[in-house]
Amino acid sequence: MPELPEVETTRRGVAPWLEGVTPPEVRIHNPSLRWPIPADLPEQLIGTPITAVGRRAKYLLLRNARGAALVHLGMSGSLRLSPPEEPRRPHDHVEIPLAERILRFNDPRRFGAWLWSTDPEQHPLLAKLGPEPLEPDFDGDHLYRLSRGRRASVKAFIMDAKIVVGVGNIYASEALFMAGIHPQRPAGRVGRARYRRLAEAIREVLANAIELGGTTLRDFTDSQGNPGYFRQSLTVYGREGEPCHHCGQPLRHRVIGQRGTVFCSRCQR
DNA sequence: ATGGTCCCCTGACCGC
DNA sequence: TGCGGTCAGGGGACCA
Repeated sequence: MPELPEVETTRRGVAPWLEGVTPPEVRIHNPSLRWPIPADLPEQLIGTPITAVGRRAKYLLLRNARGAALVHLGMSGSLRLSPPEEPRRPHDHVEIPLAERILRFNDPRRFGAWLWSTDPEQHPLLAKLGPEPLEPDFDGDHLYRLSRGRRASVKAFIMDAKIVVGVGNIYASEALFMAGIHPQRPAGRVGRARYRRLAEAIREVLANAIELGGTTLRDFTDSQGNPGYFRQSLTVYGREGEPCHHCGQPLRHRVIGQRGTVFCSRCQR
């Protein structure tokens, strides 16, 4: 469900409602997410003002003076700000009442996570991640350097969080199409110039998707319950069998790295 | 180190 | 309408 644009859209939605706010209560209805929600999470958050809502890769960081809650949306997770009179829905596993809203974490598949860290930058899940794709330290030369000798597909390569974070299955297909690179090409056999194009494509597709509030395929909504509008901008994802926007040839579908991949076999080499 | 596979779990959808 | 099979936007754990 959520890739980086959807997580960033969520972050921007909840931040104004959380920053500077002191949670009076944290209710855990079902602690069994990907990892159990730590028992001390409520006491770490209650009574201490939230100073910032940050993001690293697809993790949201609810920071206070003690540390940070690490929140991951997994495949089906969402955060929403609901009016207090609105009843709790199935799969609302965490609730934090605020002044005029309740922050609710909903996650049917429970691949998401709520963890606590006193030093989030050094947390094992975050410490070894690659650069943020929208920050200046990510560029084509970075991809080129790390890809030398790599035999895995370029698609798996750019989806590897040690290389660059936040590139999920939708946007990987989109960026590779934009850059004209075949997703199955070994990462080590893509040249510097093409990696520069690819890095630019990744930045562009992610930035555009954030601009439009993310991609709603079936159930993504922002924290106010609104869908994202990037779906209509998708050029390949979900369009297998339909004509390529460039050459008209039917787009192909193939499983690469356990995940469905759509591409144009004529435009992508 | 690298690359490939396996899961965690629920719900939507499809074909019969 | 019901049922079984398949697939899904993530990504850590494990194995060779």
